[in-house]
Amino acid sequence: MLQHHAIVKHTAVPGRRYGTPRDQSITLKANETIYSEGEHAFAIYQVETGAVRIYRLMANGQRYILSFCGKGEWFGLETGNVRTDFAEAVCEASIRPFRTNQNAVVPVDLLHIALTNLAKAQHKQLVITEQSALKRVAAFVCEMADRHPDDPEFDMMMSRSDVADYLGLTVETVARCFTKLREKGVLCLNGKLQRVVRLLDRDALIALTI
Amino acid sequence: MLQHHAIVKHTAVPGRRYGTPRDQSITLKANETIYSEGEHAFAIYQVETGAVRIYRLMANGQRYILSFCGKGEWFGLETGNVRTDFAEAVCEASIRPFRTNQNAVVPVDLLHIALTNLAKAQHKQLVITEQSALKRVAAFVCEMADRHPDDPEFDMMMSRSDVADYLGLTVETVARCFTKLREKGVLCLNGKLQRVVRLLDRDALIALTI
DNA sequence: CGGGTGCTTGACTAGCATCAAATGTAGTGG
DNA sequence: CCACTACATTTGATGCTAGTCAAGCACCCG
Repeated sequence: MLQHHAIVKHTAVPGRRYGTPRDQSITLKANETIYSEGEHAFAIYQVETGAVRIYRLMANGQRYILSFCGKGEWFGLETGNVRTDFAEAVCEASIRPFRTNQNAVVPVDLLHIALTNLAKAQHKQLVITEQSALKRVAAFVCEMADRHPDDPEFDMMMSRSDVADYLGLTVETVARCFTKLREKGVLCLNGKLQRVVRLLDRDALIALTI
Repeated sequence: MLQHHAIVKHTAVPGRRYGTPRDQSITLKANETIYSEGEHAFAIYQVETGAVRIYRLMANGQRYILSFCGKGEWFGLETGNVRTDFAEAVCEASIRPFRTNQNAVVPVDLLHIALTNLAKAQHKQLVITEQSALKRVAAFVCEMADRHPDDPEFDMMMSRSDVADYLGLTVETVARCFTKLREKGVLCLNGKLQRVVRLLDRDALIALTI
């Protein structure tokens, strides 16, 4: 049984009108809600800067993060017209909405987005089921590193509990895995919250995920 | 992408014509391969009878089953035109192919299929990350039972190792969970291979998955 | 200064993987 | 019919991994 940590849902900024006639981009503060479960779905979004977490709350109050969306990635495409999950900004972020109501012509390839998200979800299944916690964390760091191909150092932005809820682990186990990766000389952690990763041995990291 | 897609607004058209005279249904023996990783993807399939397993082989030789497809479900829709996984018949089955090459007009709603499969994949993520092995097996039995809403007794058709590779467990753990479900009076197992389930206490089963 | 939050580490324990073996079933060939 | 092999399922014994509970540290802000 996972540790039961209380998840506080952050409130949306009231009075914010999404999907203005021009569909201008929206800037978000850290932990600001974009949409919530049960709401009417009238738009999909593309991340311009920052990162977004998509999650569900289980019956027992546990949070499970389905995916993180970084720059250029799409989220908010649903099977029906009701939200089945929550979307929040992980950090300061800006996103661009595209309305998907009856009359609006959506100038994007919805099938391509759906298939990309499906591929992401399937890859995540593989990551989660390869049982060792260290493997999962290594795979997570790989995933993050792939979003910054050029930078030797990058900010993950997610908290340890974000990572834990994403990988199906506990905060403590995630922390232990990060120190193990540090001890192995795979990476170092910088920043006051230890969320800035500098990869020292990319090959060793990849080797750990296999 | 199987097919370059312009902007298609997704509207449900009842009574649309599925398939062409050329795409006859195919009958398969148990464990017969439908397609393999690396092959060219030129069709998607709908299950008519029986069940199909979609899986990947990991670098270390482990098999991971992404999904089981039962009657009416679709599989084989890929992001590119190369297969990324394997498809096999779980038992005697019949499937119906639909070609998806450039020129063929695909008379099915690909977006709807992609979104349905995405929802399935997300649901499976939730099942897998709720760690208790018993919960996972209970959720699996629920999933199977939902495909037979009327029948008090149904054949799962999958072997214990199929279930194990689907849930990220070992064969032994799956067997132990099934005996635990039997001991709790939730179900009984019949058939020579103990794959026929008769639900005795559906509510108790659902309670176990929470 | 004190309280709050986030990260880390330690000690202990529950639960699953692993290894091993027994049973039951199917298929083959004598 | 039996002998033999191959496979699927089940059960037991044991060890390791990750969850749980607890405490400590660093940082921030009122």
